Amino acid sequence: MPEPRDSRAGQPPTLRDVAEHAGVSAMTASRVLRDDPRVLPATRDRVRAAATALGYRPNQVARSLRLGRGTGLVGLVVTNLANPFYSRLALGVDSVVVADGLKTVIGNTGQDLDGERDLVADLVGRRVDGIIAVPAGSDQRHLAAAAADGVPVVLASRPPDGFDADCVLVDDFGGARDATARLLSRGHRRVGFLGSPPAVYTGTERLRGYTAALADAGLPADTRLVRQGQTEPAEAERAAARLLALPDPPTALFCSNNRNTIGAFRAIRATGTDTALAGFDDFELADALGLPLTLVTYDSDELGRTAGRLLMERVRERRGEGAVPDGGSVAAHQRVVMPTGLVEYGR
Amino acid sequence: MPEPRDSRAGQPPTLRDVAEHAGVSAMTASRVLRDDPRVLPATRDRVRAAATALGYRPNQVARSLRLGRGTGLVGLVVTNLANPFYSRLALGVDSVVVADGLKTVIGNTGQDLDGERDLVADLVGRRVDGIIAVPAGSDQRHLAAAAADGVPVVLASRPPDGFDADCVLVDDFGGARDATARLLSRGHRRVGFLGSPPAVYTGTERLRGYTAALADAGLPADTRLVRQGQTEPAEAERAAARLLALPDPPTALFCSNNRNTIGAFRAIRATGTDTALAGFDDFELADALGLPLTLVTYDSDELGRTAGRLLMERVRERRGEGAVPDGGSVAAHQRVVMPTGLVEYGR
DNA sequence: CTGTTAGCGCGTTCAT
DNA sequence: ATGAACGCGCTAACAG
Repeated sequence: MPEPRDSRAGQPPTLRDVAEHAGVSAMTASRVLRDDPRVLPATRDRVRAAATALGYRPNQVARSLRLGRGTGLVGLVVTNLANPFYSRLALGVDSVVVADGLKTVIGNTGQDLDGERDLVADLVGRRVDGIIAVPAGSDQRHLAAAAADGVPVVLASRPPDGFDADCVLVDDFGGARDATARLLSRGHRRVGFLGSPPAVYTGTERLRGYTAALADAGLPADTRLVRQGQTEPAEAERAAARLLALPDPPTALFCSNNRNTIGAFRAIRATGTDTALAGFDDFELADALGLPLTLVTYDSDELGRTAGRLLMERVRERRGEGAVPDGGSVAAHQRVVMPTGLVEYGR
Repeated sequence: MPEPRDSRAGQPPTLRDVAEHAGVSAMTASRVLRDDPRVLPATRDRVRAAATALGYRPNQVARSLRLGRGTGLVGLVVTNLANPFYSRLALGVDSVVVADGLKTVIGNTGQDLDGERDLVADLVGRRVDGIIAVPAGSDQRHLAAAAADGVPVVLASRPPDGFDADCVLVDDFGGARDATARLLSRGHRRVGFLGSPPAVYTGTERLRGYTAALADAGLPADTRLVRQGQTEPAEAERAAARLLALPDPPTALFCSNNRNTIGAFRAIRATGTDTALAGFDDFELADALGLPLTLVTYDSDELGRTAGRLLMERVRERRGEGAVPDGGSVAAHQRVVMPTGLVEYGR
């Protein structure tokens, strides 16, 4: 396999190298490589031959700069790619985005709020075509700033706060209420709650759903049974264990996400009680745990795909914009809500 | 929140806008924004003020083009981000790469070989600083081409084939042999094998380990007990079910990856046999399946981090290269092998 | 310390 | 059908 290089060694060939090699001007080479029809077939073939001979790859950086558009990149801002929820989201986003010839840049913040701010600024500086974010905290000013800079922003599983943007949400409230109601319909009267820190939108929304179900059943909310703040299964397991060790322990638990459900499962199995368990998010092997389990499900791939589609709409919109006088948004921002369902495992 | 814009509406401000606003030349503004000390403190402050006033963000695209270096992006080529193995790899890579100020572009190929080729070409065209890949098939010519173009390439969990590159491997052979030997030490004499398609390096390497363990025990390899080609748990479950339905079924199964282990687990549970199970890759909830399970483990985060580190070494190396006469590699390519361990669950 | 010139690789505009 | 000139936004090299 000969390594073809005409020009300076080590440097990738440029359009000019191709042009010289083919005995034409850079302009003609450019036309050929972008399939401009106004080129003589003969020269076209010569240029193509030169390009393959040199192993020419158009420099997309230069192209982006010249075209003035974005870089064909979409920034995806999440807290933890190792959480299956986020990796599926990423996959869904990427599948849509790739279909339009773009690529996804991942930004994993690991819950670091400052890091998230820097990350978004960096993505804007990189001239991404758009940003899809699941903000970690409640402060969204960095996203508002990006949007103000003209970068399309789509939020996933959290609504925009303090600015306007498209978003895809899950029916957090309804799903949590339904799951809790299911527990109550089985006779449980003391139902505990385990969830993420209060700053997380989905967590509080799901707590609201849980509380609403209790209220519907005429039950008071017992704050001693509510534990917020667990992000990882190990923390959730400890929190659940403490609930189960209460003098008057709950007979059922509702968890606001898969991390907490898994932790609660471990605690229940460890203590050997027959506490009923329900949670938000389906997860692999949930059916194989040997415990009855009620889960709130939704199409998490579709969540990502929808986010991707919403973003691509805006991206296309921006590309088409010739000279909008005031720069106002062309179409109203959308808010898509994904429905949830309940599934019963292990019974 | 006033939206500051001095120049043409809608267009983000450029360095020149900042310079004009501060009453200096573009060059001086550039110096200030890159913390070049050779600027009068007074003007420095003026320029900084102008930059914040206009909401200026340096255009990294233009910067990359000018500097001639890469774009500060690392391409990550994998087949399926939804597989926890790959999402952890991605996380490990990203954590290292981010520490050097770069970002990760994900390329999810979904087993599509042509797609992988196009993807790599696209990444090269985008002028990524390097590529980390887990190639889907056995043909690596597209990666060889990228490497020949001067883009550092690191392979993860597969060795380079047909060209030279750094790589991080798992001790596939040893891990598989140890796990199979463990099954044999418990008296099993008919051990089945479930694994990925033969084109996948890790699959065949782990098959070799399995076969070696059998040979060490003086057992022949019974090809009827070997099923390759399953990529997803559902396929693996069917393949396992067929093995268990054999007139003389295996009393134990060894699976070459987590997808196959999960499928086999389901088949065993469904048929109700007490077939012993071992597999490569640890996975969440493996301890909670209520079945004895032997797994080959390794530090999958460290795998990603190592890949990232190997790549960053090359990237730094390339940046430092002034004018190497022949463009030969500066340091020999490395091959790091991650050790494996065995873990027993559910007994 | 600051400004001018030049050009990274490409594509648009206007000639030819 | 082809080419020359110019500029996208930024910065290295050289003035002054």
